[in-house]
Amino acid sequence: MQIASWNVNSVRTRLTHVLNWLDQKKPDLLALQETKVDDPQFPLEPFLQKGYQVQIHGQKAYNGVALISRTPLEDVRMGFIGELIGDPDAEELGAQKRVISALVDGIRVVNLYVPNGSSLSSDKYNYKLAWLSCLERYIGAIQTRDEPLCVVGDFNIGLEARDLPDPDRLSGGIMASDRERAALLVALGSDLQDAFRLFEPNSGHWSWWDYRSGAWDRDRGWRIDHIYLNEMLRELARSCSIDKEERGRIQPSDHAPVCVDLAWELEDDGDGEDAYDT
DNA sequence: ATGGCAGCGTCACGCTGA
Repeated sequence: MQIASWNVNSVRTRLTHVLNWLDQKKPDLLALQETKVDDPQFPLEPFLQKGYQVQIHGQKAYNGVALISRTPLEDVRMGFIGELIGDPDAEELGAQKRVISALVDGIRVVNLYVPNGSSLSSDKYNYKLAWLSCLERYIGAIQTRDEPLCVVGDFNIGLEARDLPDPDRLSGGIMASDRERAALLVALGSDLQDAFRLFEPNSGHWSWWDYRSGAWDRDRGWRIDHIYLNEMLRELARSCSIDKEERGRIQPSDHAPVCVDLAWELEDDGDGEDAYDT
C-alpha cells in the first residue's frame, strides 16, 4: 500500500503534472491539498478514467482537499464537524475547506491542509492555533484503538531545526514558532510519529521551496509536508520519500509529493496487477 | 533587511499563500 500526499497549488493548473505522476508512481492513495476549486468545477473525469475514486472537499480560489484512491473510499468525513460544537469560532473554522478523511482498505486516512498563519502578529496566526486545537479534538475523536491511522498533509510547520534551511534565523518565526509546534505535537498525541524520520535523520530534505528568492535554485526549502503513522502502521513502513523531481518541472507546484510504502495487503482489485513487491 | 513568485477572480491589480 502506497500512500502519497501533495500540495498541488491548484489541481486545475497542475492537472497534467498530477495525472502523469499517477501514471508514473501508481500510488494506491493520493491526498491532495490546495486544490483551489469549488466542487462542481473539480476535474473528476481524468481521474475516474484511470480507475481512481475521488472524494473532494473544495472551495473557490483557496484551500480545498481531495482523496484519490484505487480502492474504495468508505466512511468519508468532510471537515471538522462534531469537534466544533460549542466552539465560538466554529463558523470560521468550518468555512475553510482543509480536512477530509476516509477509511481506505481498513486504514483510517486523514488529509489536512493546516493554515499558514501569515505572521506571528496576524489574526491568521491565532486562527492557525485555534485550528490546531480543533485538530486535537478531531484526531482524538477519529482514532480508534488498535486500528491503523495515517495522518497526512501540508502542515505548514517545520517541527525541528533539521526541517528548516536556516534554523538560526527562522526558528521562532512563522511556521517554526514554539506555540504552533507545541499545538501540532499536542494535536498529534502520543501515538502518531513522522514516517519520514523513521528512515532519514539528517537535515537537507525539503518538501516545499518558495517560488520566490530563488529558493529552488539555492535548494533552500522547508520540510512541512508530513505523513504520520500510528504504531501499528509504523511497524509496516518500508520507506518514506520526498519526490523532489516534481519540484524541478516546468510550472511546478511549490511542494513536492511525499510517499510512504506500507507492507499492508491490499484486497485484489480484480485487474491482476500488484502494486508492489512483497 | 526587504522582496521576490504564482494562482485566482476578474479583466488591472489586489488578495492570499508560505
